[in-house]
Amino acid sequence: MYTLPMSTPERLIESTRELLWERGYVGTSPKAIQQHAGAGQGSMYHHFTGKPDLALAAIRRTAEQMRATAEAVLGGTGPAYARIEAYLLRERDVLRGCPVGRLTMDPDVIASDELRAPVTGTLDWLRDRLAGIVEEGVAQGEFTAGLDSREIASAIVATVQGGYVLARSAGSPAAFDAAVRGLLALLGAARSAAPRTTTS
Amino acid sequence: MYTLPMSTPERLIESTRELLWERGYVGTSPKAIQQHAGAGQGSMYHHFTGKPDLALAAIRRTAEQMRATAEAVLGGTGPAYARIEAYLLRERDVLRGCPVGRLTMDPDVIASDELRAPVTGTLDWLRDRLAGIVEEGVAQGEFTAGLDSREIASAIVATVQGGYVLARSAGSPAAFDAAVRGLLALLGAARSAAPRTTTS
DNA sequence: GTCTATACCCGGATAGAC
DNA sequence: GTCTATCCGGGTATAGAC
Repeated sequence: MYTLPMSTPERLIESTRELLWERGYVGTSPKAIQQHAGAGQGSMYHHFTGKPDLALAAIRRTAEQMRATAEAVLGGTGPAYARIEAYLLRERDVLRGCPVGRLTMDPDVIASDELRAPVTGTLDWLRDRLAGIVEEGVAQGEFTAGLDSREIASAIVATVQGGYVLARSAGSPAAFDAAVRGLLALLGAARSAAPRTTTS
Repeated sequence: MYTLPMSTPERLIESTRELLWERGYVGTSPKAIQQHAGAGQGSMYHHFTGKPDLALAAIRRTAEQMRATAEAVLGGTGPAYARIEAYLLRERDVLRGCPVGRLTMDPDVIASDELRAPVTGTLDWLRDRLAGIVEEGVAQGEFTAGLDSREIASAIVATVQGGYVLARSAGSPAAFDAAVRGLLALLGAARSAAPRTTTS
């Protein structure tokens, strides 16, 4: 597979995304970014005003990509449980953690409204997207009535984010999988005994 | 409330715990620790060999304390669901995140076997402790048979860890609470219709 | 035990040449 | 657009005086 050569700003952004994912904001230096991107000092400061500027571009792109990836799985047409299951079981680079979620532990990111915004926006969007699906499931009689869809969605997102923590702690993706399977089992218990069949 | 004056090593460890919690390992410098502890450069290097040594002492103590705090709630005598609920609803400094879990996102901590060990140990212990309680609940007929207690326990721990992520993202403890309530609702759905009454 | 001095490289950025 | 020079403070530690 041939990859298009990238422009310097492009390489800088991609390098920043990589490093932010691996080392976080405080752990990522301009120098490291330049070396990873094969760009010089002056080059970087020509295209970006500084580290926060570059980080903002990187974070925005990562956030956008995460939405697209999630939507690709959540936008299906099956029953609610199946779509949630597909989301939870989708392939992930588990040991690297969530490139968006990990930023919440970065004090400098949390302290900056600009840097935090894409993080908050993405996680909020994901929760709301899942809540809509749960809501559908309840409306279709697939899940027991009375479930608070927003709270269930929060639990789903939290399980994923926490699954990364467990996996990195254990040094194994299996820890993530265990948490996901546990959640799916509980979600299964919340399915109605007699789901209304889908219309059409 | 009068607090005992602390020895210098003691103050250094406590300061390191504070800073590690707030800024992580990469974001915490020896100089910052010294200033926070009111100790000089030489003083710190007299009592500890360097930053990793001090961090190890701090992390071990934090891990130990987290276990004690959890055990205080989990060691109760009520039904399984109630003990898990008590654990999930216990007071937390939600916006600060988990002082143990946050370390898993620190590349230097994960890269060091010594620093990672207390983190892994604590999270493993917690999951196993919860698994035992879930197991009990299943044995007592409180939860539906067939649940994998270890996976349920993993989901519980993950929800808590992920709840911190959501709360820090949203800038509000309410996001943590929502995830926890969602999980409790699902856990409630996994309770047997007719629990066997406790013996005695 | 604690202090000050010193060292050396890195972080983050600006200035100006090419 | 990119390069090199330069700046200043911080990170992490060692040496040796008190």
